[in-house]
Amino acid sequence: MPDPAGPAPESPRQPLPRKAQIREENTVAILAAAEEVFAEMGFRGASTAAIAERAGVPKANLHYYFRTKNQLYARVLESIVTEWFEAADRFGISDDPVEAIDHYVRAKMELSRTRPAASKVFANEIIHGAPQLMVYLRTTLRNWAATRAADIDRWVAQGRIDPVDPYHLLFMIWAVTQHYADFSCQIQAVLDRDRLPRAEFDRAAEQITRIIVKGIGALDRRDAADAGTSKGTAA
Amino acid sequence: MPDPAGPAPESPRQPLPRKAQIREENTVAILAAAEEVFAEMGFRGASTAAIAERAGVPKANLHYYFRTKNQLYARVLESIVTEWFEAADRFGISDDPVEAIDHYVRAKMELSRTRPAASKVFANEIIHGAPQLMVYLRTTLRNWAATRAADIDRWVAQGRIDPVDPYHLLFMIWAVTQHYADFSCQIQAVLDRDRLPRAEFDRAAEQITRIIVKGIGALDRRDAADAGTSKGTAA
DNA sequence: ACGTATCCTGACCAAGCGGTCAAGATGTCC
DNA sequence: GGACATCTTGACCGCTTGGTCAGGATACGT
Repeated sequence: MPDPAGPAPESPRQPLPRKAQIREENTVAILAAAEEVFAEMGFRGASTAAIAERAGVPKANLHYYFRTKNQLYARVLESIVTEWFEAADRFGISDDPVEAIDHYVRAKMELSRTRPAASKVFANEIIHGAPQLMVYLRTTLRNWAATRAADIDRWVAQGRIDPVDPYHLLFMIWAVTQHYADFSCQIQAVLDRDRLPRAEFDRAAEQITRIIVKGIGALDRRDAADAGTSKGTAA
Repeated sequence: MPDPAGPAPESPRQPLPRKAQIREENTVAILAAAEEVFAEMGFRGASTAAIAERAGVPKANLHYYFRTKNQLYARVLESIVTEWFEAADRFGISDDPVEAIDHYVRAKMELSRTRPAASKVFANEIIHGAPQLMVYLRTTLRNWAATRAADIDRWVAQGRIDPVDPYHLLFMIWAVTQHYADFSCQIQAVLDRDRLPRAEFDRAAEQITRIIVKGIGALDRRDAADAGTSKGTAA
């Protein structure tokens, strides 16, 4: 395959490195700025001028790369959903209920910590009826959830966990993990902190996992010795 | 108290029934319409014209009762927070962990079912940094949470539940219950239904309560016989 | 060096917005 | 019934918005 290293600027068909790189840089900068502004102001509240300013480009330049505000918004959502979906595969990394849930919760909490703006944009979209993402919800997400639900049902059939409704369990995990991104402002106010350190996210993930895992009876038929003794880093 | 029945129009100081009633009706209609439109479109996306139209009054009339859009929004939030707070007292209705959590989860799920728009407006406000509600979060809500956290800590000290972080437990309950209102669109898409019947909310409340209650070990030191046998209505 | 494709941007526009206002309608009290 | 306060509303205004455009700047292939 024609894939030489960096300092060999040769590609016969593509628009060639120099210009292409500029395009790439600007596109990325605009998308990143858009994600932030959409998260802070909502779709209608975010002006293309504000997004352009944060990205460090004139407004007209933004409209050169993204025809309309809706198109830009759709691209932002697309990138969010893609990254989200990659993390979602952590669920299937193990056939053990405890491990699967632990991995998934941690992955989602990590996303809430590192990309809160993405979570907020997504939440906003869903709250307002998912005008852009309805197709995604009804196809990709529904299929993924159905697969996961089948796994959970199998665990139930095998007697490895209590009989639970798999979908409500999934909703529970989604709700709790995303809450730490979407409602961070409320959490900070209640906890009287101006930001949540990584340790607090780890602690939350640990608590959530423990309650859910124990709550569905995954520990009842397992080694029941690791419930209340092990602790993380911070007290 | 001077509170005669309908056909006795006498009150010395107040603006008197006839006009006052009109004022009351219009105010209520506008507030209800505003809650819906704010929930659907967000603060910036909701136009005063759209709210007025849904309320069945001219836009200028809306601005007669509510000086600015911000003022109307603040009043909507105020009514939501008030109602929310009344339901929150369900938590302290019992000193038993299982009963307290059960009552609270049910009350919150009932609110999510009957007033989803209110929940969405609130979620929107928090997601965007709570510009209007920051004071409320830092005072009323924080105090309430601290009181509840003390209750939970006492349960832990008494050995009635596992050692859990009370705040993360509260966040978990908030997240899950409000999820059914805020993300109803996603839930419907995944479950392939066009609306969630009351029974589904009851089922969800039951599942949530069961998982949390068992997850924090509230059943370990109690009658441990009602964990896996009882079932709801639907299969 | 030169033609061309892409990139950049200040200036501009129509539409929609929150909010105002003056004048009329309606109820209230004496 | 008349003075007064409240309610109602079409018309209007200044401002912001998403989006356009013409024309200049820059990189590229030959």
